[in-house]
Amino acid sequence: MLDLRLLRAEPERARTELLRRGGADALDRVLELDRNAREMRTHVEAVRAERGRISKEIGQLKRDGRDADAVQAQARALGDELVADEDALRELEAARDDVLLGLPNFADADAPGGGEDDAVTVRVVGTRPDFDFPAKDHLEIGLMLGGIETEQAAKISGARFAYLMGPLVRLQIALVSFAVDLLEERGFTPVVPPVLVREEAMFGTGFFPTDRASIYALADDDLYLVGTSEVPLAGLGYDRILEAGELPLRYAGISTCFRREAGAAGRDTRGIFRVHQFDKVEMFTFTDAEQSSAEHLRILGVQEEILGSLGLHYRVQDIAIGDLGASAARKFDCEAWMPGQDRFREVTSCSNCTDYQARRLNCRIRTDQGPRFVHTLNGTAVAVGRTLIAILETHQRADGSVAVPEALRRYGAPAELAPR
RNA sequence: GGAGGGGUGGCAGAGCGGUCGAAUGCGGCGGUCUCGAAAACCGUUUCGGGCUUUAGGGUCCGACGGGGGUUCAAAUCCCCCCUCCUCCGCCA
Repeated sequence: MLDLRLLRAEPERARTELLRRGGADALDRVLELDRNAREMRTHVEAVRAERGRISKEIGQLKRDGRDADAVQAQARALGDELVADEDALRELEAARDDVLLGLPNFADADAPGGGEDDAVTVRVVGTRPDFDFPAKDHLEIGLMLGGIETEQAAKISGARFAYLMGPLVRLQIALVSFAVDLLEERGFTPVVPPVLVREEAMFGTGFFPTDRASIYALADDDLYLVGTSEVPLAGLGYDRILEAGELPLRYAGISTCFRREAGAAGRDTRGIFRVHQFDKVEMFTFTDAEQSSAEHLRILGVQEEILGSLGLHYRVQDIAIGDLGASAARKFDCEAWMPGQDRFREVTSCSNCTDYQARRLNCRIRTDQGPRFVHTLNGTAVAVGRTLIAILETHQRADGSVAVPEALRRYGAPAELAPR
């Protein structure tokens, strides 16, 4: 959520910022609703003050044992007047907040302009795998290894679900252990969070109202399945005042993620690239305004360290403004080369949400000048499914076997995966 | 799932229709004393919002888990929800 005071004080700057993000029409609606709401609030508070004054008078009269009927009638009349005005006030403020909640974060000044296709490649790392045999894709390899089963999954869960089996489970476990170890060394506290959350957590992280369609809901229980542990990790700061000295707070969430993938019909239907359920290790940091840009690069650095350790060829993309999520001011994606698709595909993503998410979460720190909103950042450490795809496709051999990166062997993975 | 008891300031804890944004203690901050420190003593110490301001502030409204109700007036009475604790049942 954007700072309403800032929108009032610098509407032209806000307009410029929102135009960068695609449109400023909603700004005018917010400002107008806000003017009306404030006018009504001033009125309501004046009436409340008057009624409060009279009520005290009644108390005094009664204590003195004197008659208060006349004054009491007057107070009652004021109260009746208030009811209608308070309703109107509530409606105005709710309408204003609805629109306000839908406004995206201001983009970072350095974020590239444009949309989905306008990401800027920051760097390309490693060398493209070169095979002297036709490269197989991950599903083909996974089937040969006995590691992926989608047909039965489709029967019992539907499309975009898969069983991960045998050697790929070993690989997942090693991958997660490797990531958690590294993250703990980098100051991230491992967390296994709740994956069912209330609506408040979804609003607090900015997934609601904008991305509601991509979230699974448990209608009978008013709970939602998280699409990323970013949601419950951000929840650690929900409605809380932290001490400035304890920042930065870094967490590494390990969880299953659930996504409806609405709107992705027909895309990436093969294998486990885009599924409704996958496991992920996620970084999340609470920090302050001064350090958030540096923290963003730090998170990106960890991501690259992991991809590098896995021997993957990847590039870092600076995501264009039009392709940022509502909460993000800036976002970098790491895309790994996937020989089976003959192109780079997203395997990690990291966003600096500045104070946008914190304002919604109401997560602040105490400072000499009073409470201030923190800055929040999140980034993928390991999205298991997609990382497995990159590993299988990158390290495949002609006979269908796969060489396992040294980094994972140290965490119990076999040196190579052999076709059955 | 059943029965009972709680949720009040950073923490502990009183208040149970008006003079209560809230006693008291602890902690924090500032000061006195001291070579310095401790102790003691004095002072201070929630958050959000509206209006206003020669920018220091001033003034008013709201908040005692959340929401609704009763009342001229609610931390205090009633209803719903959330949550914590104890006991019983069930369970990985």
